[in-house]
Amino acid sequence: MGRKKVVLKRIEDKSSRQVTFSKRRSGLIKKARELSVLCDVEIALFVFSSRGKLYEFSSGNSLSKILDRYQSRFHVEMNESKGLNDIEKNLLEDASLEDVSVPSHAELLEIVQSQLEGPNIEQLSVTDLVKLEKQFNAALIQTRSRKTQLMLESIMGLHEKERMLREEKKLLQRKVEA
Amino acid sequence: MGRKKVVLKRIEDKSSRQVTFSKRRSGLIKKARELSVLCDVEIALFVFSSRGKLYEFSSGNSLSKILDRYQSRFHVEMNESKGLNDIEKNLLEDASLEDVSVPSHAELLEIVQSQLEGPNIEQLSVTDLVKLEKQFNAALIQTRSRKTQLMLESIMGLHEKERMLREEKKLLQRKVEA
DNA sequence: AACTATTTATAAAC
DNA sequence: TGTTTATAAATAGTT
Repeated sequence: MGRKKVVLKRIEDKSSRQVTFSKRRSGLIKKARELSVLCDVEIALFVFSSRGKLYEFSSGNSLSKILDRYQSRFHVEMNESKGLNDIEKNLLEDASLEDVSVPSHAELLEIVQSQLEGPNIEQLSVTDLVKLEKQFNAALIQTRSRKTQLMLESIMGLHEKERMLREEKKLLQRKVEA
Repeated sequence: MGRKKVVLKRIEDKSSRQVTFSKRRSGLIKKARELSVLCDVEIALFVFSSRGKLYEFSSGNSLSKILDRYQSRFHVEMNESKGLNDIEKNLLEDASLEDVSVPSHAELLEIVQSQLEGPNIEQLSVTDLVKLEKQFNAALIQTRSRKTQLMLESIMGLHEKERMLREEKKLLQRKVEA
């Protein structure tokens, strides 16, 4: 969809490669968003520029929307923090995401509720949002763990049912033979 | 780009939603592939259907090789636990991984070191490592999705087994009564 | 960053 | 599911 048919090969000219990257990257992300909305599916898309910068899209529920907004906010602030080179910015960003204490389910519920019903996300400080993100991460870990546990229990229960049924079957077969 | 302009909203009709999903999904993956080739960038794309099936694209080269080995590492260790089928081993493995889900920078370095064999690890920049970590996170998403899928298959299989056993039981009971 | 000629993707129909 | 067709959308090259 352009003046000429495109040949599927690395664009050698650095400048036009950069232009194409910019155009097609936004096109791709737009398409990803459309697909996730139209078909109500989860999508995660990561695009790493040759210099390592990450452009990402991920579909999400309300919680991850909050996280998205937090992240864009965070990035803005990062870009504004002058006097740091890229490496230092990366370190700072990574450091702030480590070490999570796991809140209880009740606490999580409370946090989520208060955030969703309370004042606008715009009014939360970055510190609040860092805290919130950690809690959401912890919630995710907890949720996944719980899901795994429930599924394991289900599987074990089904195995037990199967064992019992086999026993009953054996008994009935003996009766038939007799 | 069709007979009518598209409205960005969840398609309510299940059938046409499915058709659109199929078409747009392949379109999106095609676009992702084109972007990665034309502009020589790394892309990871995950699309989860509403029933949990994963469709993915990832531009692959050396980094994804590292990822593959990183993933297979765990499988080797798991093979030691006897008396469980593969699915159950996977489940146990994932369950035990929940606590350690995101590898630390130190762990990443270790992995990179063991995989590259050479002394050029020193040449990896922080940016490279951040990139690696993003990819490992993407791998985790994939792994979890696969885990869920396997669990669902296991559960469905067990339900089917149960159904069959109940039928056999019914037949045998009739024989006994006769 | 805009523009526009073309190609490409895809919505609807089959 | 796959193929066809009319049209919308994306974008290559241009300014």
